[in-house]
Amino acid sequence: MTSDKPLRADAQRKREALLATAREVFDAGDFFDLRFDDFARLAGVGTGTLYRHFPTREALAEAVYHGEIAALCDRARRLQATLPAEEALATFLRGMVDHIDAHQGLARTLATLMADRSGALAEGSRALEQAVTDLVAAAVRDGAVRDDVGAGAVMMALHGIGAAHDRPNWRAEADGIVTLLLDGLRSPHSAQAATVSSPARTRCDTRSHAAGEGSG
Amino acid sequence: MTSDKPLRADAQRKREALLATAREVFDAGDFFDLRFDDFARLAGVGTGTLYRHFPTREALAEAVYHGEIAALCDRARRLQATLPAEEALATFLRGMVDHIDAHQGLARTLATLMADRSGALAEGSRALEQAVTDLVAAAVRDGAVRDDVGAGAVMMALHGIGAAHDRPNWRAEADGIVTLLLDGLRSPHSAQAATVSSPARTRCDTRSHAAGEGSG
Amino acid sequence: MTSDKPLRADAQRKREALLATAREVFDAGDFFDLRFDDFARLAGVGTGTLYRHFPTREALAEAVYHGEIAALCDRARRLQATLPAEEALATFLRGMVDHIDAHQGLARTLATLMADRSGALAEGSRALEQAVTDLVAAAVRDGAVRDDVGAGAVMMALHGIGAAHDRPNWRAEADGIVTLLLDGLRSPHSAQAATVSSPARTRCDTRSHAAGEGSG
Amino acid sequence: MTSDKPLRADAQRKREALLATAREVFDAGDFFDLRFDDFARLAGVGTGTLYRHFPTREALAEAVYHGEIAALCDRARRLQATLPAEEALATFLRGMVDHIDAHQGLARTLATLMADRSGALAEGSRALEQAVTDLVAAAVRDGAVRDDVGAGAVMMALHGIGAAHDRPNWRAEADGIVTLLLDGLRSPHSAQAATVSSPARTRCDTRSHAAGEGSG
DNA sequence: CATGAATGAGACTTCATTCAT
DNA sequence: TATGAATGAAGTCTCATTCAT
Repeated sequence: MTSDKPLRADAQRKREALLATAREVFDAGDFFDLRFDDFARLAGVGTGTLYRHFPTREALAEAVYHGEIAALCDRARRLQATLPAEEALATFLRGMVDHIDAHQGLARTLATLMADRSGALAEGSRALEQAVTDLVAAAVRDGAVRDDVGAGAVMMALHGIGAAHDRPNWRAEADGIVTLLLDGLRSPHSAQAATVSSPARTRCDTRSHAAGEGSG
Repeated sequence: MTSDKPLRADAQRKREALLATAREVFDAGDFFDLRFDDFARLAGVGTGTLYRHFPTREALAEAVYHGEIAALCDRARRLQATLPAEEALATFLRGMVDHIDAHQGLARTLATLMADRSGALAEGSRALEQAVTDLVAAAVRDGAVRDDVGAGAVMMALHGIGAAHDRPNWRAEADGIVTLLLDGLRSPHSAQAATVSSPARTRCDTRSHAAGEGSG
Repeated sequence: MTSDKPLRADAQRKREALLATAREVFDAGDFFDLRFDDFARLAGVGTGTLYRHFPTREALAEAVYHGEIAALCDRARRLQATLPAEEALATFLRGMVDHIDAHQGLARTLATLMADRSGALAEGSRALEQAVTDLVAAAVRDGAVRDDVGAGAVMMALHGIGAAHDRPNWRAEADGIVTLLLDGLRSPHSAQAATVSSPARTRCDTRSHAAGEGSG
Repeated sequence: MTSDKPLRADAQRKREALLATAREVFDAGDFFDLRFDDFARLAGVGTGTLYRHFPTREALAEAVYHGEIAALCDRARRLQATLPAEEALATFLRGMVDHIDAHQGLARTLATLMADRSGALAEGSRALEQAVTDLVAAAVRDGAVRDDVGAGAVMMALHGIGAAHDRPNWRAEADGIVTLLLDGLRSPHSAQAATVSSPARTRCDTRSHAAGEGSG
């Protein structure tokens, strides 16, 4: 995505070594505890090489994250092809929680990356977002899911699940938020939602939310 | 922490100067772009003094954040006293979005702090969490809201709202997630949620979620 | 000379540690074989400290060299106070050769430093040059030495002695050049010298001084 | 070294291009300010080619220097053939000063190369040294010059002239040292020189120089 | 207790040299 | 053999943190 110039064979090898090392560290959740130079040492390459391939720690993280994302997207596609839309969406979200739960290090790393203002992850996340958008859209087409709340809200919830990874009761809460999300999506357009859009009472000085939020 | 030993007058003055400076920067969203030293310089105190009062950047953030939290908790209490439980919860959550929206810097800073593994915010967040827990509990008592999903899920969603602060469509998505949350909470225990707890079909090889998640 | 701001006690200590380390390495002749960072490690200080005190390898060398120079200048003064001028000069120069001979590492290091275009040594050498100038001037006053060739020529010869430190026959040649220098200085103004000293007018735009050296 | 295996035509062309570039840079005195890579770029060849032809910067310097040396040696031979020995020597040395004066860059480069411990120049200098040795020997045979100080001392002085190239008064001092050298050489064996070999009186706390100085 | 110069770990860059193409 | 992208050792700087004053 970022670049497609064919790498020289040895350069490719070094790059792989770095990625492999990073992946391990990433999974162990030590990604941000390690000196950046050490990725080079651990991979058996020079610092210059590390910096050429991955100019920042975040760039390296993104590259690792890339593979994860691809796998998740794949799974989304498979689910969509084999299950009814609503079930596909539910299964996907439940699976996400499982995945994060199984890779604690990942969660921790993602949390940090999400907070990162450079938006190193934005790029990589786009694909994931597309997958979620597709799942939701299909469910909407099926009439199984309301159409006034976009997939963005779901993404935001996923952010929260990742960001809150160190809460003591994480798993239960993550399951809980997914349940709320799914049940919320299955609700018809709520009167309350409409209520809110009459801002006079509460506050909501400007924006009428729930209005044109179908966009991306 | 939150020590209340009386400070010498000048020490108090310096501390205030630091806090005032930090608050400004915080609100501008530059809290993490500044060298920590610079808070001292901007406040017109020495580096040592900065460190005496706030041993880490996070400690400074917490101190700033403290006031915000207190105000929000206050508001929660007021709403709970004056509105039906369900409406109080809804209004509170909508208000949170408004608040974050009005203080972009805050959102960004919170996102970073939440990701911080040192848990500098945990302390400060406890109060907020308690307020949310109270709001939810009241609504449950009213029978307006289901009892199988705790307030933790709501907190997680709030994390997501903060963490995703730089999404282009943030406001709409934040409103969306709150809508889903509220509608989800209003749903009866969903059959689907139950469905999920028979993990065999989907994947979820291990943990049975949705089982004992009533805890907090 | 360079700066006279009073250093904080600990800074002074670190600086001394660095200098002591450098002196050892210098004398061993390894001064240019060592990574610059290693001076810090050997002295037990951080790299930052090394760089603050001695921004370049040459600056460090100069500082070391400084002490040497001071000792040599002292000696020059003592000789001048106790011996007839001519003998003082001769003794001083012979002593220089002894000194360099006794500190092979020094010679090697000096050679490199002299070649260094940053002129790191120029500053430090000034004192030495002054000492030589004084010695020569005294001898001239005594009438023991000609007055048409300055101390600069002697300095240049010293450069040569240092620069050529790795010639296999160094010691004999160094003694030889000193002998020539001294005997040359004792000569009356040579006719040839006079000839040369009047090229002022033309300034050798081409090469044809002296004879008819057809070459190009 | 100085290999004479016939190069392929294009290789020869590249080599010439490199030499031409180097010569220019050399004369401008920038020889050591340039990244070694840049010689390749400036000459329009690849880095690998540069390295094939000249494995080190010094090797390149030597190649450039080679021509200079040859010319100087030629000149020495011509002078020796056409002038009385003493005059030939004097003229040669004066000419050296002129030459260096006319090629400031050369002097600077030589200074660096002389200091270089790898002795890249040793090879090239051998011829020059031989020429000087011949000139001195002839003058000794003529009885015009003493026989107790070798040509090595003269070489050392030339080193000094090159090494001290950046002294503000360089030209006058260089002329001065040559004058001293020549007048010194014309002196009979000096009593003082003999005096030196009885070190006891002067200082020389340790090493008795002049004692075993015939050695190598 | 306040100060800010000094510290040093670690981030990042440069450039001589190698080697896959 | 020529090439230049890739390499990595060594250099340099930044900045959070300490500590002598």
